[in-house]
Amino acid sequence: MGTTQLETVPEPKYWHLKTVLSEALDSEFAVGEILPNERDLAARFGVARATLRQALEQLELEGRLQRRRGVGTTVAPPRVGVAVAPARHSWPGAAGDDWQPVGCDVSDTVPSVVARLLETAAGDRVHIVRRSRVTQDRPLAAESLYVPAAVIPGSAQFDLLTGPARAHAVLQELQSLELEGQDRTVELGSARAEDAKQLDRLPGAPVLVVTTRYVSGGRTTAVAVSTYRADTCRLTFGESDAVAFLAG
Amino acid sequence: MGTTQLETVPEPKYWHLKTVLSEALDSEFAVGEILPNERDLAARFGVARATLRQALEQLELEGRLQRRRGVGTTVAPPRVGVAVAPARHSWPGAAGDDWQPVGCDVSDTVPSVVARLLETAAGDRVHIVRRSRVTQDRPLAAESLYVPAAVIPGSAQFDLLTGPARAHAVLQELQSLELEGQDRTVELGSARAEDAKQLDRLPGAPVLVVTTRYVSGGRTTAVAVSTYRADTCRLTFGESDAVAFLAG
DNA sequence: AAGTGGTCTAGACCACGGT
DNA sequence: CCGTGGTCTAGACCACTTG
Repeated sequence: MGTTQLETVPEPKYWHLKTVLSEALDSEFAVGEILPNERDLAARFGVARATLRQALEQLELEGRLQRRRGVGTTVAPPRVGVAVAPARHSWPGAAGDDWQPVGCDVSDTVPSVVARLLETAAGDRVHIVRRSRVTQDRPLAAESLYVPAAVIPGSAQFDLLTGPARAHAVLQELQSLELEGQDRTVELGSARAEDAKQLDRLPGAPVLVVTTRYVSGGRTTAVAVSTYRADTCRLTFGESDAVAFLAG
Repeated sequence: MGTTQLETVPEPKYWHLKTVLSEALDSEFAVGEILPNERDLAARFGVARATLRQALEQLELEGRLQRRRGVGTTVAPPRVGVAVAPARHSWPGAAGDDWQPVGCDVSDTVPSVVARLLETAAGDRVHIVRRSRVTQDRPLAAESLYVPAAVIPGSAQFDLLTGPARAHAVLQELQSLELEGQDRTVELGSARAEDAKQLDRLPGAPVLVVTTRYVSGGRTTAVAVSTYRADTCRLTFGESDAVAFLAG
């Protein structure tokens, strides 16, 4: 069934292929099931492997498929609804928060977009708390939280701590400040090598980047950059969390 | 410069290329400037065109480049901050809303995910209002708003109207209902053919799909599915709109 | 008509996971 | 070790925009 039907506006093969595969996934496959390998699939549809891969890539982008090198291609479960904006504003690390502290560093250079939000100059010491969000053994997101050392009184003592303990200490100090507000942006990005490893994906994998600005004392006190796996996550916002549990 | 340096973990060529190009964009190119064409660039870097394209695709995904068939590749301006969640909840089509009504249809079949949210059965009449969001002559988003005919009293008369006028009429009727709440989800998708045309992109282009649920009278009264160009948009949420005007 | 990006091919080799 | 998906090549043709 290669190029049987030609229409007035010839549809690209990979696009047609994607449609066919998508319908097949709906009707003939169960979640978790393994598809034939790419070479067999390409032969079956009478296209080059690169063309088939173009279709598979889009389906993976839409969260329909999951591909793993050395293993194969499987039918993905519906996207997980992930609550991003809690009902009440709260600092990261507050009780009931789904994140696990991983580690903490101090640096005097931060991404320029973060420095602009924090209004820090080059050379200012900034705590970088790294956290990870996991559900059902699947990594969902990786986060870097930037807190200028200047906003935390006793931060010099933290140098004695390492790893999660140090992360905890920084988060602890935040809770005592009064949180006046917060806002967020969401945009598409591609995973940096470091995040990719934490998310169990290859570098460059599509991610949803959530940048949260925490306001206290009239200024931006902390900035969190969270990268969510775009293939498996659906971010949810709003007062009712009910929607977070709806299947896709 | 082909495979000169081999590291312990050999970096893919396209990844390295992307890094090199990204730095060149920062330092040597101005927004709007036209890059050399793909064949020349590939030759200059000593790689196949497909490999170069893989790097360009990622840069376009990240909003750094803009490619147009028949024209060329240009350096993209920073992403536009787009306010998605207004300070106070309001119905679509309320005063001060950035959307332009395009048209309106009635259908008895809606996407299954929408039907589930609206709790409509197959065969129920649903108004589908199509709107478009534009800034500075650039299309940002396309939207389909689904409103069951049952929730709008005098909707039978709307059959006399067409196009934007009919869309207006449906939106008008919504304003009289009391809006009790709303929530949203954001996920990655690829543009359907129809949306792609409206967004001035090719089918399959990456989009951020925002699904908004409007609650009134204790049930979901309307559902809006808005698809934003992922390459050019940064969605903003939160009480202060200040962040919407920060450059990326 | 010329030049651009978009699609497609038929190969090849590599990195990784499981056996 | 084998089989998987990931990377890469060197071509070809097509769809689109512009002069």
